[in-house]
Formats: sequence, structure tokens, C-alpha cells
Amino acid sequence: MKLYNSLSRTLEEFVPIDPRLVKMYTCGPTVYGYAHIGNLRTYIFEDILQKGLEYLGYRVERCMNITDVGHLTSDSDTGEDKMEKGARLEGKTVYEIADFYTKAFFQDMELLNIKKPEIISKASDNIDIYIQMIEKMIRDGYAYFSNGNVYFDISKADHYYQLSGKKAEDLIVGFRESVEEDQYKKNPADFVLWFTLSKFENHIMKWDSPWGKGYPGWHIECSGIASKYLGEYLDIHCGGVDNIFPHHTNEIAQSEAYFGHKWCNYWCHGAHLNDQSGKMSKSKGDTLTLTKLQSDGYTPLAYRYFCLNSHYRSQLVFSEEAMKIAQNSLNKLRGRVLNLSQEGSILETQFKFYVEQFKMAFENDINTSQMLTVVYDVLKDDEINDPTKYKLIESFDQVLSLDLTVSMDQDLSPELESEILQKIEERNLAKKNRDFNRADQIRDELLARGIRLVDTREKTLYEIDR
RNA sequence: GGGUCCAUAGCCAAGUGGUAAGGCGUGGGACUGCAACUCCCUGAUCGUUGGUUCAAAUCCGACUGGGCCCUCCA
Repeated sequence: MKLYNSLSRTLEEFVPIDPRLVKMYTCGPTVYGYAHIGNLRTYIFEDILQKGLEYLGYRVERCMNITDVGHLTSDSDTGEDKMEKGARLEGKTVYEIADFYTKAFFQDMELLNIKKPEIISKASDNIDIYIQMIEKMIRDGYAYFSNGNVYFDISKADHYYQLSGKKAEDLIVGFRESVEEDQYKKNPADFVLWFTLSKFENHIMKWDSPWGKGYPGWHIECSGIASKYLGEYLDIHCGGVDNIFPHHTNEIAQSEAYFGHKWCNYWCHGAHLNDQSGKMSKSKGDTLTLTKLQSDGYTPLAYRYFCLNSHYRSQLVFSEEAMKIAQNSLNKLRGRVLNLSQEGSILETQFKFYVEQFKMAFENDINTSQMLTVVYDVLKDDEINDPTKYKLIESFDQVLSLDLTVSMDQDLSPELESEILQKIEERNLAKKNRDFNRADQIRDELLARGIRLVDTREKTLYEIDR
């Protein structure tokens, strides 16, 4: 398995510490609003990574945090969501807001067929771990207390800039207007591990600590949760590219300072989804959510297909046109798979051959586009029979998770079914009598309800659009 | 200003030195009462420009254009 490692900026052979078990940490959402589809792209990539590794035979233990600390009392959250606003107006607590968006997040995950991580933990549930880590770092000289806050001293960290590829002298603190230089730091790039003093005086979530009542810094939570649930060695750590600096950079510094050795071997980052104007971001307010996509007539899995059609390390530009194409492609693909007969015996040799092709595509740095091509290659191959094709695609779908072998009309009510059959009967009769107006009228009526008639030589079938 | 990544047909996209996968769309055809579905056929010399090589979309340089990061962000 070849995997691109952000640490070395090269493709590396993936070798987990335990040859059978992969420990994987993935940065989770900050739950102060709905996830937009750009956020979701990263989770789709991580899902494929996990399932692909499982397909290769590894057991994968994946851990994800839910960030429910911080950010909530800042007034800079413009473009506030109605639900959140409503929640506030109703006098709900931050915890209730976090809870609400956490639920919304997992709904999106489910709709996208993303497997729930084995371990999910909220930032606010692990305060004791952060305190324990910070205490040890202070004892060992990696952290210091200054003017109410505890800082990490980056001059004590080896290879602090390795992941981000930056140079200390190139970092201009305050390049962005909103960032002010903190005069209480030893080094300009030191970061806060624990706040008791902050610009957000009205911060709601606060806990007691050896340094006073306060709250954890924005980077310690992932280090803390990862070490609590996955131990002191990690195989893979994922997230969006925007996390490379400072978040992941600081995680490495903290964790390695705390453990005293290398912490995580492979760092994998998903590229961003952009729109025509550039990056999507929650703070910009242009949140295109999965729900919005659905109300525009697209299925969540069409979005998954859209993402899988490109490589996780390539930036992808979202557009209506591209989304339409994805929806159309997926519909067609699904139709072809569902038309495969399942009767007959499996051709073992060919089966193995294509499984191998599929694995190779995955093992080539998660080449999802190539993985989809293998699906099409299977469908096109005249040498193999339908049941073999079906079994292969069913197998691939364990990773792709596009519901390729799930019939969409399974949940059709018996009443609707008999009604449709009756309409088909009526239409065929009209056709026989050459009353084509009536026949077309029936067809159009059903189509308007999302039921498409498919005439074959023997009989008329129907498909339910989704 | 510093860093980093990228540039393949209408759109998405594979390609990791030997003369351009795949999907969708478009156009044409078969099928059909007409359609839809399905099937067949149909398209690019790889941003520009130097160089390395017997051979480059693939390696190196320059240029142009673009994204992202430089302490909220997937």
C-alpha cells in the first residue's frame, strides 16, 4: 500500500506498527453549525481509507473528536445559522447547541454511508487528560506559564516545522489582520495550551485547573483524545489540509513532548473542495450543506460519487454541472448493476483478477477514480458472466459504499406497487388500441411522480428515481 | 512578502520515461408508435517555452495562470 505522507511529502509504503491493526485518528467537526459539503469531502476520503484498509484485511481502529469547546461566544461568527440563532433565542445552552449540530453531523455521515468511527469523543469530556498532559509538559520544560495562560515553547520541540515545511523566519505573525502578537510569549509562534485569560471574556465553558479557571487551547484536545483512546503510537492521522498548520503541527509538538518519542507515522490530508470563488468555509458564511443539495434534487450518494471521481489530494471545484453529471452517472451505473442477473456460478479466476485490480487501485494512494474505473471495466467485460459481475461489484461496494447493489424500490408499499402495475396494464392496452395519447399521458403522469417506465421486448418494467 | 500544491478533450478525471484509461455530455446509428432504457460508432498530442534523453503529458529550468497555508477553518 502506497500512501502519501505529508511529513515527508512523498509516497511511502504503508507499514502499520501492528501488522494486523491500524490505529487511525481523524479530526472531527467543530459543532457550532452545519457541516458544509467541503467538510464532508474529507470525511468521505477518510471513510474510503478506513474501508479500503479493511478490504485489504487490516483491522482499523478509528478515533474522532467532536470539538465542542471554544468558538461559540465569538461575535465574529457572522452568517449565523437560523437554527443556532433560534436555539439561542430559546435560551438553549452551548451544550445543547453542540448536541444539536453533533446530531446533524452524524445524520450527514449516515446519509453519505460513512462508517461511524469506532471511538468518538467530545473535547469537553476529556479535560482531565489535557490537564495531565500540560502538567507533565511544564515539568519537563516544554511548557511555561505566563500572564494567566500556559504556552507551549516551540523552541524545545525538534522538527517543529517539518510537517508544515515552513521556516521560522518566514512566519509573519499578524500577516492576517485579525491576528495580534501576544507579548507574553517567549517565541512568536508559541501557542496556548490552557487559557485563563482570553480576549473572549464571556467564554461560557470553563473548568478548574492548576492554573485557574479556564479552558483548553485549540490543539490539545486532539492530542489528548488520541492518546487516551489509541495509546502513545499512531499509524495514521488525517484531516483537511488547512489543519497542517498550525493544528497538526502543534499536535505533533505536544504529543511528542509528552511521550518523548515519535508519535504518528503517517499524516494524510484531504484537499479542499472549492467553488468558483475559491475555498468554502464556515466562517465565510457560504455554507452549502448536504440538506441544501438534497433539496436541489441530488442524492447524498451522488455527492459521494462526485468526490470519489477525483483524487483526495486534488482540489476539486464544485459546480451544478459537475453535480448533475455525478447524479446522472451514478443513476446509470446503478441501473446497469441492478440489471445484472444473479443466477449462475461465479468464475473464480476472473473474480480474483478484478479484486486484485481494485485493490491495486486503492493501494496506489487511494486512487478512487481508478477504483471506479475497475467497476466499469467489470461491467464491460464480455468474458465474464452476470453473477460474477454482480458479486464483484457487491464486493467493491463494501469500500465505495454507493449502494450499487441496493435496489431503490425495496421499500415500495404494496399499494403503490399494485397501482403502478395497474397503470402499466392500462397503458399497454391503450398502446394495443393505438391510443398513443392516452398511453403517453399515463407514462408522463408516472414520470412526474418519479416513476420511470422501461419498455423491454417482453414486458414493461419501472424504476423509481431517487 | 514567505511557503506549498496544481495546470490533460464541453465537464470530472487516470496516467509515476516508450507514442493519451474511464465516466458524463455532444453528434450519428440500431431499437421504439414516439420516447426513455440498452447497444454500436464519435473527441484531446497533454498551459507556454527552453533543455536532458534513442524516446517526455510524465525528469529539469523559465514563464504564464490558478488554489491553499502563514495561529477560526475539513
